[in-house]
Amino acid sequence: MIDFSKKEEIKHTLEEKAEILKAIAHPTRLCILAMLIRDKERNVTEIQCCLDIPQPTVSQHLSKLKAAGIVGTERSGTEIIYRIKNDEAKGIVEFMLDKK
Amino acid sequence: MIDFSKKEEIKHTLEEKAEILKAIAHPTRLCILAMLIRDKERNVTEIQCCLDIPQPTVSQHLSKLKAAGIVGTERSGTEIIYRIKNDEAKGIVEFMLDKK
DNA sequence: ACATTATATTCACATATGCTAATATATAAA
DNA sequence: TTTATATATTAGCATATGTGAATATAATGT
Repeated sequence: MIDFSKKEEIKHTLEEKAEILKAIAHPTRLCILAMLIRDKERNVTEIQCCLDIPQPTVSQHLSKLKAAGIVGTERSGTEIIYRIKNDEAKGIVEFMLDKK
Repeated sequence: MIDFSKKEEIKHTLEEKAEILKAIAHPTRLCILAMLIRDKERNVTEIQCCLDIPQPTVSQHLSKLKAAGIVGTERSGTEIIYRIKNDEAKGIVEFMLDKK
């Protein structure tokens, strides 16, 4: 668990963990991550279909996930393919959504 | 995992899960929850000692956790004792902090 | 070169969040 | 009843977040 004796060291860790959680903590982004867990990879259009929200909004959520290091991208022609690249984040989403 | 065929039903679930994650996603609140996992219960003063932040700020973080149903309280004299009451939230924090 | 398709970026705006300082409430003790 | 201790609430402010609309970029095919 956590060693409360070294305050400053731990502070940084907590900030990092909180950043990851913040990036995940949105219904749209949770949904995106659930899709990427199920299908391994998806391009933006495929992601957008499932979501019923405008493309720029999807794109902004995706870049938030990318900025947090949770997903990675690869270009394939005109498409950009997204994949989960952070196992810790993946674990949280699996943990959250597996139950019920 | 998730059944993408029933959109509206799932939407509500995702919103609930996101609410829990949002409540957890702050370094101070992560720290509070880590303490409550280690010690089972703590009053506000005990929590504040470990945090080096003003009492009202602690109190606000605690009420955010309480509003999200993550912790519960019990009065004992002048003190208010906090405990984790949501196992899902507890699981996430354990998952996040156990590693490394 | 031009049109098309896929994706990203910018802007404007409303709402939410986090913090500090000040104040309020509740219980207990003198 | 006053005082002290523990905790909560409010107000003000700065910053962050989420969204939609419009626009921009990048790659492909004609």
